[in-house]
Amino acid sequence: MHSSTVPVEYSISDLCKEFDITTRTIRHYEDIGLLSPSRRGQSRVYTPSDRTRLRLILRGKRLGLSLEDSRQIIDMYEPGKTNINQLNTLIDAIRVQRAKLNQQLDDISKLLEDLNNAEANCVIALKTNGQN
Amino acid sequence: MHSSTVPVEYSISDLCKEFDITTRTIRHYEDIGLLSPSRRGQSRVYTPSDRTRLRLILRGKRLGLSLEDSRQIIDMYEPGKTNINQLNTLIDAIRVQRAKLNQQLDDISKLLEDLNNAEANCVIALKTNGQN
DNA sequence: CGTTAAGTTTACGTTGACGTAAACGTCATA
DNA sequence: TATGACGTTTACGTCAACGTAAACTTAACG
Repeated sequence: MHSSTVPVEYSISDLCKEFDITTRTIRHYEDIGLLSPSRRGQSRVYTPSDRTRLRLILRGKRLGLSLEDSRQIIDMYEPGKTNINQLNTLIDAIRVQRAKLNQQLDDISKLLEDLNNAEANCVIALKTNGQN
Repeated sequence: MHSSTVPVEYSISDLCKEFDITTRTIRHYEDIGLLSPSRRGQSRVYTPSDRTRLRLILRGKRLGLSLEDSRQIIDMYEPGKTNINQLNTLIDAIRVQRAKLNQQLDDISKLLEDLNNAEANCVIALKTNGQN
C-alpha cells in the first residue's frame, strides 16, 4: 500500500514543473483555446483532464505537429456532439494522420539505421586513430 | 534491360519538382549553408550528393527536426576531418539524437493506438446513429 | 506590516522557415 | 526580334510559437 495520492487539481506552476515548460507556454495554449482551466478568484485551476490535454499537446510537439494539428487530433477523441457528416470527415482525418505517422515511422527507422552506421564509423575511427 | 539512366546533375527546378518544394526553399537552404551547389555561369548545378543532402533535410523536417538539427545529423555522416575529441562529442550527439528518436517511436505508437480507438468510436457512432 | 513568492494582464519583441514581390539576365523558339 | 520559360539577387513580409518586460494583485510568512 502506497500512500501517494493522485491530485485532483493543479496550479499553473505544478504543470510547469512537471512538464518543464514556462507559464507563458501554458497561457499561450489557453489564448488559442487549447486549454480552458477554471478559475479560483483570478488564478487558474487545472483538472487532471486539463493535464491530460497538455500531455497530448506536448506529445504532438515532440512529433513535430503544429498546435493546430494537435487540436484536431485531440478533438478526435471526443466526437460527442459531431453529426454523421462530421464523423465521416473525421474518419478521413484520422486516416490522413495515420498515414503521416506511418511515414514518420519509416523515416525514423531509416534515420536510426544511419545513426548506427555513423556511430560505428566513429568507433572505428577512434580505434584506428589512437587512444583517448 | 531498362534504358532509364541515373542523372549526374540536377537543376534547381528538377529538385523542386521531385521533392515538391519551391526554389525559395532550396535557396534558403543554401543561404544557411545546408547546400552548396556548384555553378555553371550563374545557375546552380546540383550533384547526386547534393540531392541526397536535400533528401535528408526533408526527412528531418517530416520528423519535426529544425534545420539546425538536420545540419548536425548530416554532419555526423562525414566525420572525415574530425579529430578524436570531436569524435567523442559526436558519439554523444548521436546517442542524444537516438534517444529523441526512440521517444518519438514511443509517442507514435501511442498516438496510433489513440487514433485506432478514435476511429473505432466513429464507426460505432455511425452504426448506432443511422445510415449514411 | 513589510516583503517575498506566485499569480495575473497587456503588449511589444524574437526566431525559424520560408513567402512574395521587384527587377533583372539568358536562352530557345515562334 | 519578341515572348516565354527558366534562372538570378535583394529585400521586405508573414506566421507560428512563444520570450520578455512592465505593472499590478493576492496570500503567506517572519
